[in-house]
Amino acid sequence: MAQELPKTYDPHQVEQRRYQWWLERGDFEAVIADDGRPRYCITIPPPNITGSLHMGHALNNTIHDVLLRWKRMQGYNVLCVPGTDHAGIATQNVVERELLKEGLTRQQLGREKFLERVWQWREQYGNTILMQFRRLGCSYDWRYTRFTLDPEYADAVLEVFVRWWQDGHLYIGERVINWCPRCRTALSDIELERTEEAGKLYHILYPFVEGEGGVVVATTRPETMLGDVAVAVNPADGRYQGLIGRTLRLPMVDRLIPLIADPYPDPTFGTGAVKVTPAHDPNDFEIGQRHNLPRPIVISEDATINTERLREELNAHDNPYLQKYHGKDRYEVRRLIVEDLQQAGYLVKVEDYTVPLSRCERCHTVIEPLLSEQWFCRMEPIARPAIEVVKQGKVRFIPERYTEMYLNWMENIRDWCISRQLWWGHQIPAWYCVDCHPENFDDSYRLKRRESPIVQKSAPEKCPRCGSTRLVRDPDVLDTWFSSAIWPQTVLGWPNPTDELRLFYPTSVLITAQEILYLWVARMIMTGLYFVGDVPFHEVYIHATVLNKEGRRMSKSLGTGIDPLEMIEKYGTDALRWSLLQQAGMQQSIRFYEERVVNARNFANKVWNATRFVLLNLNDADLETLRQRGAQPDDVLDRWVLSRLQRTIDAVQTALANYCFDDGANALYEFIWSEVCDWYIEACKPRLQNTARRAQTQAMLVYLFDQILRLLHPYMPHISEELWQAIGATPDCPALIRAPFPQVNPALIDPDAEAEIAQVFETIRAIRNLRAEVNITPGVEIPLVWLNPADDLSRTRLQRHQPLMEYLAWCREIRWGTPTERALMNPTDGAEVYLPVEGVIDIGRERERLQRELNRVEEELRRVQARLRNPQFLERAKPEVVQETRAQEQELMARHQRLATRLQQLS
RNA sequence: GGGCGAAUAGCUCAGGUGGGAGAGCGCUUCCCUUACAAGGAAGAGGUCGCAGGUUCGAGUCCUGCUUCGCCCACCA
Repeated sequence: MAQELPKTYDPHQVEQRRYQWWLERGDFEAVIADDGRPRYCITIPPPNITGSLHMGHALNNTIHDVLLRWKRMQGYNVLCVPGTDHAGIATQNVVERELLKEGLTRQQLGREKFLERVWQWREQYGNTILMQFRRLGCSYDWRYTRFTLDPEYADAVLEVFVRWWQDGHLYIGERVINWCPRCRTALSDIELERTEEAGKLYHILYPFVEGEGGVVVATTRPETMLGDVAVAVNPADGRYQGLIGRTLRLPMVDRLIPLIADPYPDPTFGTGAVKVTPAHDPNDFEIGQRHNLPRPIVISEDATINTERLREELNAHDNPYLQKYHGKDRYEVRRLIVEDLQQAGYLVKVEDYTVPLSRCERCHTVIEPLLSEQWFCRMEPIARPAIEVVKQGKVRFIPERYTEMYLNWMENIRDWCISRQLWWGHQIPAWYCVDCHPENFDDSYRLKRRESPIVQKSAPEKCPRCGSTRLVRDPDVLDTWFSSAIWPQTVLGWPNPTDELRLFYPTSVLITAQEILYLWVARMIMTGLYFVGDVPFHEVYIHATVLNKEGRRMSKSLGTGIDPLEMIEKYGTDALRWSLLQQAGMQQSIRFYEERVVNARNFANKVWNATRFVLLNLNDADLETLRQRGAQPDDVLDRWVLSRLQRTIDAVQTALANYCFDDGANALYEFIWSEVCDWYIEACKPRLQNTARRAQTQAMLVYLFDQILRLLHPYMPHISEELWQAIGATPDCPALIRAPFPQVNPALIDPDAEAEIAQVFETIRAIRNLRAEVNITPGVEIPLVWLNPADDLSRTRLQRHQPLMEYLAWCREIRWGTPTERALMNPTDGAEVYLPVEGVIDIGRERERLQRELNRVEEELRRVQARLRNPQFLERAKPEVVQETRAQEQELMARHQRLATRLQQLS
């Protein structure tokens, strides 16, 4: 085996092969039974079927997999359910764009044919992203792959709708909602993208019908004035005292509208007078309700101006302005109206203004607030228990700061508009009787107004009231988030009492990005409590948003993103995972760039080669014998490395338990690279040449690398499994993925060994430093070094490691004491190091070097002594700190003494 | 307008419960020493965003401010 390992790690063939191997062995599969093991379950956030892997997914799914592998190695029965979301608007948009290339619209195709096309599309591309998750190494139980439009899933969605309807949580309402004129559908408040853009504030004079003057209103959307029905002022606003109740003439439209008093207008803003457009502004809608005002709709679903009904209502069919505006786009009319107002003398002024705008999250079209009839979900009663469980800690947010955000949103929750005027999705299970209410249908039986719906899971045969069979189904579908809100319980089988549900609900943790905290997380908690009677998960870990190096959002359209698959191609999956995990902790955002992956790839290669070194040194040994022999520390260095290993195990365990993946990665990196590779392996080389110590050293190394690879497995599953097959696998335990995770053995923690070895390493570094000073290349042996220990403890400790120090400092002989010949000197905490120099040494240069060092020491000494002279320090600081400072002073003084003496000798 | 994050070496970031600052990349010098040049050895580099305060002592705690980012909010 050892000979077969190539010099550099080639991730590609290893990763594909290992993943396939696990799959075939069934290593990702849970046991659906109570087999005595604790259970661990995650239902992943289902990506949109339109999605393809970006860095956010890569981070999210890597984190999932780390936890799954860790728990599995800890002996849990692990179930992870993957799946995809049908993603109503997103998918419909994608397929509509495809149709457009063929010159078709969905309306031309018709609902049924269009849906066929979408299903085709999903058959072809819908699992792309799940295949990409496999390339990330995700150990999900693919037998359970779910889709939010699966028949069973659809049934669960209808169940929710019907029960909520029966329980009175759903209602039909006419409200001003967010309308996307491009997608032609309503959107909920949290599906919007809010921006601020440069615009204008138009001040318009509305004259009194009788007498002079009028009222000036300000607006950013002058085209909406066509739908104005009043002007409102605050009753407390002194400027309008006595004017309230007078009638104004709406310019262009010629409607007579009242000046009313309402608490809404803010007297400190603009003129304090607000034009009221109930059909096209949510605030104005409320004012309209309070004052019982009409609500003419003047903007159509395609964002063109429609004055037809307005002219009818006002009996003003020949109004030239209204004729001119009719059928034109909203922005075109805005321009025209401003022009006309100016000509007619009503435009008082125009100022630059930053306008807050809402855009459609999916297509970025500017939202038009529009009065329309929609289905709503009454949230307050459903939210109440979901607030309680978080307050009681039954659901815990990590990082904790998100708890406050969640509670804040939930306590101010507003009703949820759940109907969408789309075709792709769960069609609302509500039917309307044509014969009970013929007035609610147009000539082709299209629903105009929703009244007395018959709500049930399947189509009713006849109207329960009149027995008619002429029933029309509600054409709308449900918000995508309505179906994802029940994801955890539904993928486990709800509403059926399945074993999966019984065994694995509530799930263990939900891992997600912050942007869907309200959209998704909050709603899952609500439905879980409502329908299953328990929280859907105990913990919510919200990971960082991945940004690019400049701190900007990674975006395909802006070209500011890094493609995870490209990183996998170039550096391997394990390198990509590592580079992400190295930054995954409690932060809100992380900056990601390619150099990180390069570094991670180098680390993987380091692990590869270190293990390769061990394997190359086992050719005379029987692995099984070594394994049985285990770690038997032979000297302080062995005790040191075992002690450091325990600290690393502890750090990794703690890190994983607390979602601080970065801490775990750093602990592993430091231990493997800086301690094991740079020191321990180097120190083992002479021991391996020593026949008396070879076998023991081999056993130590085998044990050490077995442990290291186990620790590494959640982070870098493929390379660790591949290497472990050569060094750790046994017939009883043939796969690392199911091998036990290391646990701390407190008996192996050895602070004395750690202190001793630290001193040894410091001394070696001091020698190497002197060598570099006189340009003696590493590896070239120098004949002699003198060491003068500062005290007895240091002497004992250092002398014990003389051969090791000689080897690692490339030095033929270390002598104890001070040299008689010319030498360079380097003081450390425990000893002075002298490097004798033959022939001419540059006395001047050495004096300079020592003087620099002396100055440094003096400066530090001054600081320490100043502190010790301060009586308040001595009095108030903790005694151990004072003691420590005194020891420091002693040490510095000794060092100072040595340097000064040395300088004197050299003069 | 409110809430929350962030500000530390040229770049990207670590720095429990306060005791004189660390890593990776980059940079300088040297080395292809049979695990690894995707490597090794030795270095240089920082008034820890600004201003106050608490304390014997402050990246670390408190207050205010500045800049950047995120979230929430109906100011026309």
